[in-house]
Amino acid sequence: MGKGELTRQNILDRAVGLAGLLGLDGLTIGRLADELGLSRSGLFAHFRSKETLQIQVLENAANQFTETVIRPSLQAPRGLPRVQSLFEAWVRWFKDLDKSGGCIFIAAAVELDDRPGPVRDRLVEIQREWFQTRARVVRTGVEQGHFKPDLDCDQFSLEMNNIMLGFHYMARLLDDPRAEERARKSFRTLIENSTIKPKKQDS
Amino acid sequence: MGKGELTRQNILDRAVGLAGLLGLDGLTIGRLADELGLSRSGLFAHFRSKETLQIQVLENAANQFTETVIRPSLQAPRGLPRVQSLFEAWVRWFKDLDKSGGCIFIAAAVELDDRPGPVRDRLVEIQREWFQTRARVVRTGVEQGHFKPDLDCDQFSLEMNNIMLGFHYMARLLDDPRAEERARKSFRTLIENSTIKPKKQDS
DNA sequence: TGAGAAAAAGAACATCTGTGCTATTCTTTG
DNA sequence: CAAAGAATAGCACAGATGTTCTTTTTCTCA
Repeated sequence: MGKGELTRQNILDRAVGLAGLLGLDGLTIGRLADELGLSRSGLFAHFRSKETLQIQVLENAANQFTETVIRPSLQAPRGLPRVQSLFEAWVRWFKDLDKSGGCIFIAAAVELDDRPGPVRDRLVEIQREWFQTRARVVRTGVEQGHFKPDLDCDQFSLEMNNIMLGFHYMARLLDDPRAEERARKSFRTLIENSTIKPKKQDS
Repeated sequence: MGKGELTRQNILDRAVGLAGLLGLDGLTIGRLADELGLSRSGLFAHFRSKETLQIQVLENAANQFTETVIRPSLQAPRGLPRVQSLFEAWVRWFKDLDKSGGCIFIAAAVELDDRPGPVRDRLVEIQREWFQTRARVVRTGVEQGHFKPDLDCDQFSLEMNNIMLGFHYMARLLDDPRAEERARKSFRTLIENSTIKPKKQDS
């Protein structure tokens, strides 16, 4: 592997952080070059347009996400534990990102909402996959008998997403120190509503 | 009221839409002037910096929100109906905005996450107020006996926010036609978990 | 070590940004 | 209707943007 590929990876790593902070549009070539001690044109040569840079940044972020959130969680026992593990890893992802600017996917989601093109397309694809991965893990939990047999797994997947969106919003914009605690409470309720009810136990 | 105030209002109205589409930063003075048939300098003279323009845009959006979402809902009977009315009006707000770019508050929330300054400060204030308004309405519902007496009203307010964030995300980025239906389902569950349980009824 | 290729830098481009200053047009009011 | 003041346009600025082309430096491999 030549040196080009190496610095390209370097660039992308830094770019993911910057895009979380400033968005995929706010991520500017000059700024990125400065932070890496490169010239604008030198950096630019690696990607031949800003658009392909943006796409590769997304790609890189997706890989990081798979590696640090999804893959490790899939080693937990299937069913409820795996769902919980996914949640925990996801929370950790946000907390790590919190120091260096927000989550690039959330930033991009809002930014590309209404801007058609290949960058948006790629983002949508990534998000759809992640959505389905969650739903699949939950479905396995149903088959394992951990969750109610008639559970709407897509809805569950979506509720997880809602919780994380709210967590991000509350922790980063409102600076609420209870954000994590509240996200956990939401998740606990979600689990309680979805698992098989134990025999009723009066207090 | 002079003519200046009038066109200023005109500018702000258009600017709110554009900011929802492009963000508060993407909202550029040249673009805004073009769309209104003004000159950049002519428009600029109304606000004396981009920053005060952004703040006034936020202010204007907050007024619109209060007028079309909050105020009408407060006329519903207090308690559960008022909470539901708030939810309905909020959904409608999103659906109306969907045609002309997304919700400016969500766009700004993600954008200003990490950019300190008066614009961010104002946004946070607006969002905190709205958060508390919801919580207050729910608290009244508790006093009315509609909700469980030990309900965590702040948490309820936050759950509503989560649902709306997810709705926006799902409808706009993923283009999922079931977004609204799913948001309603989430809300129904939230209500069921929070209201006084009816005597248990086996199916 | 030296030839050829790869990577990076430099300079220039057209365009856009926010903003200031000056001139012109329009409104209001006496 | 005319004078005063407010609202808008025109022009210029310094800086940043993505991108292209040319030159220089650095790496790779025989």
